[in-house]
Amino acid sequence: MGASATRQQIVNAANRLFYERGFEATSFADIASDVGLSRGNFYYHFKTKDEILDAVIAQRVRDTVAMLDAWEADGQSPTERIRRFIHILIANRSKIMAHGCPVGTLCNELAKLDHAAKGDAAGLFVLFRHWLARQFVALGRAAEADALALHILMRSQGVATLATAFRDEDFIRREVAEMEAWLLSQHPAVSSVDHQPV
Amino acid sequence: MGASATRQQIVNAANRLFYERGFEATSFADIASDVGLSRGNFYYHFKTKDEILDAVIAQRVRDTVAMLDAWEADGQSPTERIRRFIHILIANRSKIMAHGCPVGTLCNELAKLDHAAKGDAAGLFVLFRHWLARQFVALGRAAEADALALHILMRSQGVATLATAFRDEDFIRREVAEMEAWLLSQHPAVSSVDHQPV
DNA sequence: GACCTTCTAGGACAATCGTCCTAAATCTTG
DNA sequence: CAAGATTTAGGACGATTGTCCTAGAAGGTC
Repeated sequence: MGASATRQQIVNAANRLFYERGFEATSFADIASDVGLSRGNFYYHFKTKDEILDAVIAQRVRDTVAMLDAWEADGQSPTERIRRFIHILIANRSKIMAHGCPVGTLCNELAKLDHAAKGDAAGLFVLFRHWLARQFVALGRAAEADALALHILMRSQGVATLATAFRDEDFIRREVAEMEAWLLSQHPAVSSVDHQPV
Repeated sequence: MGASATRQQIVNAANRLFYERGFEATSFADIASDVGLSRGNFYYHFKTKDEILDAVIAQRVRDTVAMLDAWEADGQSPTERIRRFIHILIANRSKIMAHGCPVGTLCNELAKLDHAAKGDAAGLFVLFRHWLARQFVALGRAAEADALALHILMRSQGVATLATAFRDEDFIRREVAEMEAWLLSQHPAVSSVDHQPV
């Protein structure tokens, strides 16, 4: 088997295990046995554990960019795109209730470890932040676009954390519905005041 | 020194280290050297690491109950009490930006480890959930009290996670202001419709 | 078939992990 | 002060950690 294929298998296994068990709690041996390699052979592909972490983060960046790019090229409205982002919470609800948000939990763990890659992990949030902000700009909310993007991200993270703690699927659906309602109220041309009964 | 005093010192040190570095990343040796004890002497006070974790969670429960009880006996309005909860984000902003929310990050880590105490850690969230719900009941929102309590908790957790990732104090203050505005809009007797220009 | 690069298995390495034992120091009580 | 219970220090234990080396298997090229 080519080295690059094996390397990709290692990154995939590490990606999954770092998410499910955490970075610190996942050992070389765990990844090796998952891929079906000898523990020592690891050294040929990755010299240190931090190197694997860097590769995992880089992989997640590629995956995230590809997903967001695809969403931006689908011809939908910005509102529909943001709604699609929000619905990640429902699409991934089982994994989220078991292991939290892959981005948020990794950032938290690396922050506690004061790890050198904590900034790279936060870069995943930046991808979503900029993508969301672009959608709000397209909605005519250029001035507040970044703040609105952070607001959506914030709510997603909060829902993920509480969903993990309480394992409550109804809670996820309820908060997603509220986020959608909030999103629709963010159209500047059609302010909520216009819809109030007078 | 009495055993109970030493035990308390150990719990205090473990409490701080579990928060700052995480449970898994904190070793017996770390706690022992922090307290100034020999590593082996630990065994006299705590037989296992899980026993220390249980004691730390129990300590946090006591501290949280005491804080919430004091807030409920201060003669303030329910709205003012909820505002006080929200302002934890600002009061503890430095620690939150460095290590996240003590409750949320512990629940996340224990969920990933599938640790036996993950339910006990989530119990800390329950304390806040019930306390907040009581305040909303007092505001005349009995029917939605629990959902509103979860909503506030959710936003707090989201703010904490993003504040850690971006280390952005302005973001915290902005979202806290939005939470306060949301809170004031939750008075049923004074609905926002009444304040709309007609 | 010989050769050279690529890849692998297995284990050694020191350090650290959580756990546990024992002997001595310290404190309390008579 | 003597006796007994409580608390301590120090280190041993097997397992596991991340890291690293080396001998050989596998694969493609002349």
